[in-house]
Amino acid sequence: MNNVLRMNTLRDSRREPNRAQVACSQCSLGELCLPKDLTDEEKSRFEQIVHRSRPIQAGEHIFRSGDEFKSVASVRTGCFKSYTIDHEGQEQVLGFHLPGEIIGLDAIHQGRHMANVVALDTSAICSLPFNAMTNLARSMPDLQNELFRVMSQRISELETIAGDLSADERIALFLVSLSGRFAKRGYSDKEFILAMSRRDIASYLRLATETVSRVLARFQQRGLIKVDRKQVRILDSDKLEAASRKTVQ
Amino acid sequence: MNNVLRMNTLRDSRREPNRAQVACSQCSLGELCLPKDLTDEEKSRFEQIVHRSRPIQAGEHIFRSGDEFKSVASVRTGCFKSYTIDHEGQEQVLGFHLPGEIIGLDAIHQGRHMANVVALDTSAICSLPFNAMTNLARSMPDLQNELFRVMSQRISELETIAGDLSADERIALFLVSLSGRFAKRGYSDKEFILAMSRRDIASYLRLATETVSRVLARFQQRGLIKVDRKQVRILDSDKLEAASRKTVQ
DNA sequence: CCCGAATACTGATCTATATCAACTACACCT
DNA sequence: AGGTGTAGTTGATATAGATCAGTATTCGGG
Repeated sequence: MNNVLRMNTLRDSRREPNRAQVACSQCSLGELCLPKDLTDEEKSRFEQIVHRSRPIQAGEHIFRSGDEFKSVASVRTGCFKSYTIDHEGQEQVLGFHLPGEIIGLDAIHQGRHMANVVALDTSAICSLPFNAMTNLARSMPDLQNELFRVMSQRISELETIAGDLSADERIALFLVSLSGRFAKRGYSDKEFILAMSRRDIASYLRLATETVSRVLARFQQRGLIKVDRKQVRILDSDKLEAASRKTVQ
Repeated sequence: MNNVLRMNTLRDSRREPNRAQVACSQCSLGELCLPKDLTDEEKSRFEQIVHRSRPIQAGEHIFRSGDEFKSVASVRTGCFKSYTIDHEGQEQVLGFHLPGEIIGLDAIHQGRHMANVVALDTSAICSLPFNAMTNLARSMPDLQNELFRVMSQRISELETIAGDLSADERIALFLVSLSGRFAKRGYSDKEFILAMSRRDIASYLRLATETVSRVLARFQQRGLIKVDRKQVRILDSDKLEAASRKTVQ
């Protein structure tokens, strides 16, 4: 198992000389990451357990299935995907993770990471040691609440994609969700880059890559979006949102 | 919205005269419910926030979509299903809940219950006010851990059923999972009653009811199980488990 | 105990999407 | 610049499972 790169990542982050850079109060993520509603004093206590990593290359893993669960990761920049390998050796994409999102919460109950997590872009994370964080949460109600909130949100997200949706609904929903997440991060909600391949999208949505191509082409013909390779422009967000819901006849 | 029964339920539970009955230390669920690893003193503090409900009839709701989120529920006896209504007005079953399982954790981040939860059998629950519980958790590391663990487990469960599985795999997986959960509760893992209808199973597994019937019939022909209406006997758990995994060719 | 309404099962089609098969276009290497 | 590999698109066909239709069984109420 190729743990070398990751171990280096963690080691380097601990060596990072200028811890000041980690200051959550200065972080460009602002309120997106965990330390929401904390006082300055609380943020500073939080910062002391955070390890900021050096840049992570596209293709580099930050967790591997089977790894001992010690930390979760908060995305600083870039994009990650998490996936498992099924019994046919096929990748199953479980989610994509944008800046401010927390990765690895599904590992708590087993004490091991079941998913692999890989960078799709040059990225950076903060590593949050879970025990230290839950200890801290006990004296910081807002941090505790935030942890519960984040986990609850992931449960809802999964309840949606586990739902019984058509290919059109799945892809429309995927685009609408990405658009909203970009908006929250201060990027355009109308025009963005898909960091992931068609194959990754297909796997995440439980479709064939060909189906993803075809539906995107159809949405373009219908004037809902403009697609050029990884670049997507949303032309009619109302109709796109309508397409993400079951057609009522 | 038919909130009357539920409101009565909660009110009655608060009136319950013999609080001693609630004693978690005496509860037949033992270690299945949340108060795992708590000291007797901690259990007694926990008991003070728990409301035990009077029996709940099959068909009675304990949560409705849109309800304000105040409490989660721990199943004492019986069986519940949670579901949403999609845009075509169709029920989408999200899960089944056996004794010791915690219901309502997906409501945290919205502050409202998005799912409806209904008893499939004559059932009973303990109602756990969430704020009081998280307050308590701050002075009880084991309780806090347990809450995180339960949420993490639900995330994993959903990652599985969101996966891209055939009808056979889904149904085999469903039976294997139920069998394991019954075993944990001290019931037979080889012979049990399906509290839910074929229609509920189908909705949960995103299949047509006809497909559920056919796959169950096929499993019976292959000698994996014996089905008689709601009664299921597992005849070959190895083969059933094999069927729950993707066929490697 | 009988009757009507659910609920479940079985067979016959239909269809959405997977799979198979080219083909294209860009990306990366030398 | 040319060549090779990978990702994406497009068309033709196959198929798992949905839908439709009809029958059987169970259950609840008088």
